Amino acid sequence: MRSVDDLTARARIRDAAVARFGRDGFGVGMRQIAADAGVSAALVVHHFGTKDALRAACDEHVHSVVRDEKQKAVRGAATDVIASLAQVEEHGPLVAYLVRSLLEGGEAAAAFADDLVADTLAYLDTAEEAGAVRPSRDRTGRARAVVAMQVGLLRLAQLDALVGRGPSPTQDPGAAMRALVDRALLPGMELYTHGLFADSSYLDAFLASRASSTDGDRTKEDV
Amino acid sequence: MRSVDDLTARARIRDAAVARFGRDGFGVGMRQIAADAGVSAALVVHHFGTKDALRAACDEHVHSVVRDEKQKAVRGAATDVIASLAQVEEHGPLVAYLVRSLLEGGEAAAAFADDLVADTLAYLDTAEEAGAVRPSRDRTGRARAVVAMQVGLLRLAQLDALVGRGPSPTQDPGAAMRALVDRALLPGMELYTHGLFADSSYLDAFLASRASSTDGDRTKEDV
DNA sequence: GTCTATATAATGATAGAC
DNA sequence: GTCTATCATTATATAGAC
Repeated sequence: MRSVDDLTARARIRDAAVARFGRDGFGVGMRQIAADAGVSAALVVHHFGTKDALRAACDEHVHSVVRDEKQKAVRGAATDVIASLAQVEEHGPLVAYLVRSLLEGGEAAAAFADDLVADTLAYLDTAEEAGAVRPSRDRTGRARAVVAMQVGLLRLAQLDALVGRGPSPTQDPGAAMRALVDRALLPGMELYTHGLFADSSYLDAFLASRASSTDGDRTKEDV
Repeated sequence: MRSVDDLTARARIRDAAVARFGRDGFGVGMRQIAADAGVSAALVVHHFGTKDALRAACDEHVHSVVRDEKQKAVRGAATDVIASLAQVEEHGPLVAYLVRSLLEGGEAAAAFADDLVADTLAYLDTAEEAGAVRPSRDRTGRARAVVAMQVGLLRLAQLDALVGRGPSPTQDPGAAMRALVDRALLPGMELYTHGLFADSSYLDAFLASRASSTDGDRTKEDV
């Protein structure tokens, strides 16, 4: 999260903001962040101008770290970048911020979601070429669905944590990720391996109805 | 959303709060809600006491309507209750509130998520008995995964709307749902029909590793 | 660069008249 | 039941000393 010469007051404020936003959400005041960083509230404004600018700096920093980690971990599925980051103790606050941003954040969250979808698409394409993953009529749509399930599981885990049923992804990302993987891996594997439906009648019916409404350029043999 | 003798000021305030919370989130002030309802801010407090109590009243009302609609629509998948509600023009604000609550709400959202999972589980069990859906080692986990994908798709749609790529689930629930179904139905059908992986090697490997760490009480023939 | 002190605006909630 | 007027708190952001 920091390099040796990164501990300027500005960097300390930014790190404190990442941690505090991740823990308590973006509604938290700048006074709290200033207190966490051991500086005055005015200094936060001096360095970042406004709260939104501070948040943008946090986004930029977090996303750049994620970018770097991705490149370091060339092997392995890019879809798991959040989960694997969460395993690293040092990156806990960063992941908390990331999850918080995805689940309640603004435009930066949309950009990050786009990244996730793009990475997942690339990963699935590679796996598809290798023969490990089935072809799809709508590869981007499939990547979106996969990301959606991950984001949705994060949200469900967050809701569970809210009623005391488990560790929160935004409070203890590492523990939450481990619990999530534990509970979600088997159903996910099953779903990814055999699907949900016993046969292809639903898909066939859907494709037939779509072929009659649009122009039927493809048949079910494609998939 | 309302019956004929439901238009007391209290009900008008509640409906206004549902619409405004759904549109702009729970950070909106009580003065705005009062203005929407055409009353003073003090009257909101007079009827509901605090903002939290107002929100609880909104939760209670929305969930009761959803409950009623569920019973009316006995046929059809319970998993689609949000989507089908969104088709009804009158229920648009209500669905917006629901989505907002799921995505940024508090404990009531957790309770509603539980309902969604329970409904999905019941629906999948029925379909499983009818032979339309495959058996699963972890039926609740599977229901959670299905709900997670729906919630995640809602979140992705919301993020898309934020950067101007589509209608927002919290601004125009009907249009958003239609767009969502349009984009997500084919990938979802594919995923639910054939899964994602080309063969069962990942699942087999996972089951084997789990069987050695816990006690191996079941084999892969179960699923 | 960093602080104290403060301006300004908005919030949730209250008091009391009608 | 409904209002106007107001309080107390908190928020972001500013001014200016050091």
